[in-house]
Amino acid sequence: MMFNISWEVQAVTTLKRADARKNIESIMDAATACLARDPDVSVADIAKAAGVGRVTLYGHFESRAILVTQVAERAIQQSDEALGAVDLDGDPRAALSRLLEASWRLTQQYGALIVAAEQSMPHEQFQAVHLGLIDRWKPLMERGRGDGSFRDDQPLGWQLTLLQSVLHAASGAVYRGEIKAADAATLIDGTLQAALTPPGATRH
Amino acid sequence: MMFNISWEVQAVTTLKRADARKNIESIMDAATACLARDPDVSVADIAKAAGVGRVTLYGHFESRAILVTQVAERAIQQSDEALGAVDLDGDPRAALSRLLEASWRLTQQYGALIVAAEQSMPHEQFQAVHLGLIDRWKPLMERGRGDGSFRDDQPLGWQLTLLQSVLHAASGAVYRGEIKAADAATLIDGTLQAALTPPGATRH
DNA sequence: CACAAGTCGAACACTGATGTACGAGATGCT
DNA sequence: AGCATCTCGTACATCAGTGTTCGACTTGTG
Repeated sequence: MMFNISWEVQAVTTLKRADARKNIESIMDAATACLARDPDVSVADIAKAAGVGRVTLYGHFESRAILVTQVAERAIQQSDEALGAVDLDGDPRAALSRLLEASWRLTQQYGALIVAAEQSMPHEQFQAVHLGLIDRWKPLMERGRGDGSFRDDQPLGWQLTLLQSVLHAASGAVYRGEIKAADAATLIDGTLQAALTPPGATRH
Repeated sequence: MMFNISWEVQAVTTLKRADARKNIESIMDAATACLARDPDVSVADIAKAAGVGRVTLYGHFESRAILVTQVAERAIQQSDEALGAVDLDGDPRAALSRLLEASWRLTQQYGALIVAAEQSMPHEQFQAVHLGLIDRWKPLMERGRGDGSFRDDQPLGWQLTLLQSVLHAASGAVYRGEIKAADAATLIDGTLQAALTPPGATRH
């Protein structure tokens, strides 16, 4: 599987003609942007946004599902790298702030792409990569729960769901104009730090 | 508008034949259940779930959009009544708990119906009824922010979005089996009470 | 009982989206 | 320069969902 992916990238970057490579780039970028806004966007709209004909798009991607999968795989890989670069050591609450800020950037960038991926990718494959992303959170949360930084009177799974949910809600709120994008990071951090504070403790 | 609605109800409940009324009931109940699970469910599936033919359904509802609108209007009206019956006096935190419990029941019952309504109803009409429901929350939140029960260092609009988001997240978590339905109410209350506690205060 | 009202399935037209076929024309590559 | 590669528009087949029509049948109601 891993070998297949790298082989395809190899093919894209060396075997094809230069204009074809440029178009493939445009298509994937346009698809990322379109799918981030609307997970059900049509292939025709993606092609239009990429500035290529619909037929050209099908020349590079066999089907809509394959296009979505490719785009999602790239986004997930990039997200995984971005989250992996975050320093999770030291005070769990400070580490959570850093992880939230990085995650917020990714949420803004990719938005509803995850919904499209869930619909288009094979269920087990999506499950696998999704769990991979969640695992970026788990160790920090477990450590914080262990040393009393975070409350542990709720299931860890619920708290992880909550994190995602608040990020998603902020994305929607910015999209609807309810809050300014610049304020979102502060609101997210302030809200989730409060929600994770152990009962009986006093927040700084 | 109000007159139109009551006129239609009148027609449904008195002018039509008994079996027709029963079928209309079945269709609206089935549509409610189906749309709560999948906002994009087809008319054919709704008819099947209601135990009637697709043509019969179209005999009672001119179009899918009208059916969804009718179903949503009934759900919203019922929700409005349920929320209106909640005692919002006394300690704001206790009142919030009561309001959350009632809202959780409605969220479980209607789920994704709100998404379907947003897609099928005229934008302004949806906006109106939706704002009507939110207004059930606003006075309590404002009172709690004023007397120091809830934090007021975040926009009220954000806190209202957060409430909805957490309810929705809990619904999804139950659906996916991550948490048990019986535990959901406690988790929701515990999470949101914490998120709304003013900085510097100590939670009981 | 008799008729109006209602139900049902099959068939049809229409729409929007996906995916394919073809052929003419443009363009990168050597 | 010349050829393989690529692009593009148009047209077509297919599919799923919506909404309608028709005619035969069933059932509630006066």
